[in-house]
Order: sequence, then C-alpha cells, then structure tokens
Amino acid sequence: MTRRYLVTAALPYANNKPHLGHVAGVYLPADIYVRFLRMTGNDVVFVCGSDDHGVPITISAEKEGCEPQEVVSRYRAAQEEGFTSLGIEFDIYSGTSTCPGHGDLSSEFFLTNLEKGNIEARDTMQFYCQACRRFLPDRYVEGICPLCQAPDARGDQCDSCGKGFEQTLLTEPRCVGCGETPETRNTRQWFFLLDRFEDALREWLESREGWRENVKNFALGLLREGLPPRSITRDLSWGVPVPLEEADGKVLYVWFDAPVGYISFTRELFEKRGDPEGWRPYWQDEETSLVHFLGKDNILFHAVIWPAMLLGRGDFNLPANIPANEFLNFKGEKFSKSKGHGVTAEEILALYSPDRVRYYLTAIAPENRDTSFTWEDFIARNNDDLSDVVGNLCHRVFVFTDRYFDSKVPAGGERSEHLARILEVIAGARDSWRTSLEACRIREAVGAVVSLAREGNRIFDAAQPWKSRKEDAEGCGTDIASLLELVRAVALLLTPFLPESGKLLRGAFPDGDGLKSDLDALGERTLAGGDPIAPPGIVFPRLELAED
RNA sequence: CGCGGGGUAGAGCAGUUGGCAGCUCGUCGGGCUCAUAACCCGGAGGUCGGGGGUUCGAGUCCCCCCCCCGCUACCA
Repeated sequence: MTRRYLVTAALPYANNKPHLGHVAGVYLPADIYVRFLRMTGNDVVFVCGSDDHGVPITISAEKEGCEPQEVVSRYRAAQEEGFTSLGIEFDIYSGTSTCPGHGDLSSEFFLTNLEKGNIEARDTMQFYCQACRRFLPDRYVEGICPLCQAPDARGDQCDSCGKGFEQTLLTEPRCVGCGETPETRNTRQWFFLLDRFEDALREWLESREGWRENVKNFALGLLREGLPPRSITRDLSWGVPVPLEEADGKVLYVWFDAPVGYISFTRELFEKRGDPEGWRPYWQDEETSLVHFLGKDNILFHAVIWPAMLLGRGDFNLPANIPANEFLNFKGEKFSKSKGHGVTAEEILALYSPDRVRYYLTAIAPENRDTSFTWEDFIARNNDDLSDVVGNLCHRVFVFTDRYFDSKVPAGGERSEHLARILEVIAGARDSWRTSLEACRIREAVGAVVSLAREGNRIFDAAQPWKSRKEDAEGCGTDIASLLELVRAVALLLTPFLPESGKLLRGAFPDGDGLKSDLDALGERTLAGGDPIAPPGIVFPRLELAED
C-alpha cells in the first residue's frame, strides 16, 4: 500500500556548519527513510532549509561587519554543500529569510491565533544593553546567581545550583557582548497561551502509536506539569515583523517562525515546479503522513509547541511521527565547534567516500542513547561489516561465477538443498528490513542487510561449491545461482543506506523491473539461467586508518 | 530540584506481553581454499549500575539510591 509523505529534517541554524553529529542524528536518517519510502513506491516530499532569524546571527553579522543576510547565505551554502556531498538529497533546501511567502505565512499563524484568543500581549521587564543598543536574550546576560551566589549564572538560570529565577533578579548583571551593566526596561511582548491546547495535545499524543518512548513520554510529561504561556515575540530587527501596528520594532521569536518554514518551503517547492497548489495535499490531506526528524533537544518544539500552533490554525495536519534521536558524540565528548572537537563532512570526505561515512553513521546511529564516533571504530565497522562480510560475499560469488560459469547465471537444476533456505533467508531479511525502516530504526535495518550477507557467507561455506563443481556441476550451478539472488538482494536492500554502492552492485545484474517490483520479488527466483553477470570488482576495499 | 532517555561479557549493542542471558568485534583453538590477511566452526569470558520488595520464577514489574545525556525560553 502506498501513501503520501511529507518528511522534514530539523532546520539547521544558519550560524554554523553541521557536523557529523547533526548528520548522524537527523539528516542522514531522514534521507535514508525518504529513499526507503520512495523505493517502496510512496509519494514523498523531503523538505529542509536553514533557520535564519534570531539574535546570534545578528551578533555574528556585527562581529564580521556585514548584514545578517550575508552571514545567512554563507552558512546556508555551506550547509547545503555538506548535505549534498553526503548524498543527502532534499527536494528543496530553502531558508526562512529568503523563502517567498514565509513571512506572510508566519504572520498568518500569529494573526489567526491572536484572533482566536490563543495569543495575548503582556508587559514584561527585560534587560537592555545601552552600549549594544539591544534587548538581551537570556544567554547574553551573565551575573551572580541570586540563590546560590555562584558567579557564572546566565540569564534566568544557574548552572551551579540548577535553579531558575526571574531574569531581573540576577545580581550584578552584565552584557556578555560588551561587559556593560544592562538596564531593565519595560517592554510589551506577545505570549502563546499553550495551556489552551493541553487537552487536545494530550488526546492527540495518547492516540499516537509506534512513537519512540523518549518523544511521547517527554511530551506527555510536560503536559502533566502544565504548559506556561510562551513569549513568541522579541525586540529585534532581524526576523519576521510582528504583524501589528503597535508592535513596531518587534519580530516573531525564531521558534515561532521556524517550523512554519516546513510549510512555506513546501509551497516554494511547488511554486518552482509550476504547480502552486500542489503543496496542499502534503499538508492538508489527512491521508498524508507528516514526519519530522530531529534531535532530542528539539522535542519540546516539535511535539508540543508546533502541534499547538497547528491546532490553533486548524487547517494543517499534525505530525504522524516525530523520530527524535539522541546525540552522537566525538570520542566520548560532545562535538564542539568552538573547541575544535569533532569532524565535519568536508574533513572526513577528504579521506573516505560518502558511502563509508553513511555506513558508519548508520551503524552507530544514536537512536536509543548517545553514541560515540571514533576513527578506530569507523575503520573497524567499515572493514568488519562492509569489506569482510558484505563486500567479500559479493566478490567471492561474482568471482566464482566468472571463473566457472563464464559470468553467466548458471542454468539448470532445482535440486540444491540450499535453494529453499536462501530464498527464505532473503525474504526474511527483506521483511525485517522493511519493518525496521517503517519504524525509522535505520540501524536495525542496515543490520538486517549485513546479517543477510553473513548468512550468505555461511551458506556459501556449507554448499562448498569449490568441491561440488567437480562432483555435481548442476547442483553447484543451482547453489551459485541462488547465491547470486542473495547478492542481488543485498544490493537492493543496501541502496537506501549506500546509494552509490547499491547502484554499483545492482549494475552487476540484468536490469530489473524497478526497485519496488524488484523488492517485492525478493524471495523468488528472479534471475534466469544464462543472464549475464558483470562483476563490479571490489566495491568495499578494506580501509586503513589515515594518519591524524 | 523537576521531567524524559540511558546504565547488560574487554569494547559496541539486542533483549517483545516476567520463563534456560543473546549478537558483532576482540581473544583462544580448529576448519576451508571460491574470496578483500578474507570466509566457516567451536571455546573462554556476565553478581544484567547498587540496595530492598512482589512472584514458583525478575535484565524485564514496584520502591529507594548512584552515575551519564537532554529539556527547563535560541546548540540535532
């Protein structure tokens, strides 16, 4: 059964380049999932782009003496380049500051909710730095914790005692940017009254099935505690202006406009395709599944606030699934740009091919817990799994076919005692591969493919074709023909994870009927005696650890 | 402090509704010769973070504690 899907990957903030942690947790799983959906005949649109607004970008721009738009376009290009180089292919990679209609749609979200009474204005006291001439978001104010006197409290919370407090209670506040003492100013902001959606959100969340525990429990936990009103405007010039006369000089909080980008980018995509109304089914047809990939730090926004915004609108689908991943660390510590700790796509691709990177990041995907990237393990997993198990199986079968069967699928008998077993194993692998991918468990899914290859090696050894070719040439031929089926299955099932290698391996076989029907046919004999086999050579040579 | 996730052989991980603790790597021993120093078979190696409890039976359910990660108004 085929469906329509709208798949998103979290919008990267346009102030940094994605590192492998981002890739492993969000963009690669999303890309693999999309490739899987397409292989199995579904209609998918895959949307991403940069989150361009907010204070950090204005500060970067000031430091560099340029406009925010310049910072954004530079980072966005780097992001897109990084994703593309790893074979992560979005249908559109846009950005919230350049997408036509994004501001209008974000404003509509604001106004609709305002009209419905879901948003109200309140006066607040906030720090304002006269030297920097701007209001200071929490992370740009430091001072002494009013509760435990620790000297490094930030904004409205203290890392030492872990407690939160009213921002204006901070003792001896200073601006992180210039060190001056900020003043407190009264300013009006608009608040999203999330508590009005508590019942609807709870009902929706509880009815979701197949979600990850961390996402569902986290969101339900927040609902149990009650949702406080959330400020959704800021005193800032860089962003989507609040669409009210009395809100001059204020913009929507980035987290209010960013998720709207998922919709506005989809509209932009169809606009470009010359089908301006084509986006609607992807967002408004209830038969469409909306799937958001993101990291665990983002669950609050995607599982609670964004759905509340959508409920407030009432004319868009709610997410069908939110596969949130944990984090990938580098050698046990967080990836950190400022500390120079970690690896970028560019760095690793200078040494190894995209599929090797994709394989390792899939094999250690942080789906259930944080995992760790190390170079030694990168080499080990690639060699142990791809070279020794998958690559060697393919190669030994191809070489045997080439040498003793003239590179043709052996014709003849069906009396191999291994044939039935092989077909059964193939179908089983395909089924668990499908089940895992449907549940967005990519690590388990790729494991099923490697296991299939492992089983292929076992059967090869058990069949001993190097012996049987002398004693029972026909039986030997059937065994090899069956093993070729298995190799072909491995090639197909590997494709969403390793698009290039999958294609290379599939190229050894006569053209199939297309990925979907080829997949459906797995478990039956699909190769005919005499079909030519064109071995691709060694697809996964063993890797060596590059000098650091 | 609160909420969510995690803690299982040397390493990395599985363990569905409670029913003999599994897989991969590493290690030790054996086999094979089609193959990428590969492949296959077997052995050794676990007080399942700690402590209580429920049960005929707990990695699994309940309570308490310890450690790691995230959220708590701008890092996936």
